[in-house]
Amino acid sequence: MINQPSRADKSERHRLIKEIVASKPIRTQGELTTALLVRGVQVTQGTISRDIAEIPLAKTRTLSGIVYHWQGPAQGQAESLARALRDSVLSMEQSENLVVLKTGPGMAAPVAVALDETPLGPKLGTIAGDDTVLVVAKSAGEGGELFALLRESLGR
Amino acid sequence: MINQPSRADKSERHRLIKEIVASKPIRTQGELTTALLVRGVQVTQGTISRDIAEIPLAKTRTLSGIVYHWQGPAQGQAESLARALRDSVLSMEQSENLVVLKTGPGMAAPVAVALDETPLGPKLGTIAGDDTVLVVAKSAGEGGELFALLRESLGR
DNA sequence: ATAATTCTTGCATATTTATGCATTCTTTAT
DNA sequence: ATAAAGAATGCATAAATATGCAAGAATTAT
Repeated sequence: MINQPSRADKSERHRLIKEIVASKPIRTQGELTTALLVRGVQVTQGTISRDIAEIPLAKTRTLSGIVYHWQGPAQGQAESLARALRDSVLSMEQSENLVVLKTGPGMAAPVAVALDETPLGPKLGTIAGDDTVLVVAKSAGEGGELFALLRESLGR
Repeated sequence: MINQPSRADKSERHRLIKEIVASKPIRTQGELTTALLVRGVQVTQGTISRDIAEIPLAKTRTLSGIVYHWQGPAQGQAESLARALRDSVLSMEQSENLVVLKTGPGMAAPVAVALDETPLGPKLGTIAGDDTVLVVAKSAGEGGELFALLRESLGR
């Protein structure tokens, strides 16, 4: 690599990015690169692209046109689901097109909400009881995929 | 313009797009183009790009990678039932005494509220998850009536 | 009916975004 | 301390997206 500057904190840059997109309409990653430069942070567009995926930022049309924006942790689906699973799921099993999650008492509902909020290909829907969440896949085969996805997200 | 095909309803295509992105991870507009083609709707990527801005769809990272998704209209107040159905319901199915409505993420609750506020003969009650509303009819036969009623209100 | 206007969309292409690879810095293991 | 493994980022470029333009179709006005 040619230039390996200050190695300034990535998370600080991420924070700055959220601040910038909240303060004015940013339409392209180039604009964001410039805005960061103005604030003394120099990185390339490629890095911005990775930042946007990590934060994550969404790009959608608003009154200001098509802009980037951050919707807060609630929309940070990947993180949110992972946390919900890690925090609340005690065990996970699969049978055909069903994945059964066992949680502590009363914890099933929030886990189901997190699941509902996350687009997962093989997922058809979820039903929550008190300490059990049933995730229904589109087919038995996809039940396997779903199980693998969730297991990976759970990290064990 | 060289080719001006079927001129199929744009709003119908938009509805289809919402349904598709809710059902599986769509990473690119090319994928969406293909998914539409499979369902008999042929348009070019450029049109998809415009559709995405109009709906609007957002693109952000989830567990499934960077995908498109729909957030739905701002959580509305007392919408009329017809409006709630039109705005938020992606699909509607019946099984015995149950009618199952699929909505965009987070949109189930307001739809259920609108249903609860509307007197419908065969309706016993409703339960809402995050993107699913279950409407319970008094009997299987009345499930059919209820389905017909809702479908009519939905306008399709 | 005819004309004028608006709406949609394909096409081609400019713009924008994502990513493989290489390099440097950082952290962890031996 | 040295080696090994991991993280972050620039660079170059492939991949994906947005858009100006032209033209067909639908709608509205005359």
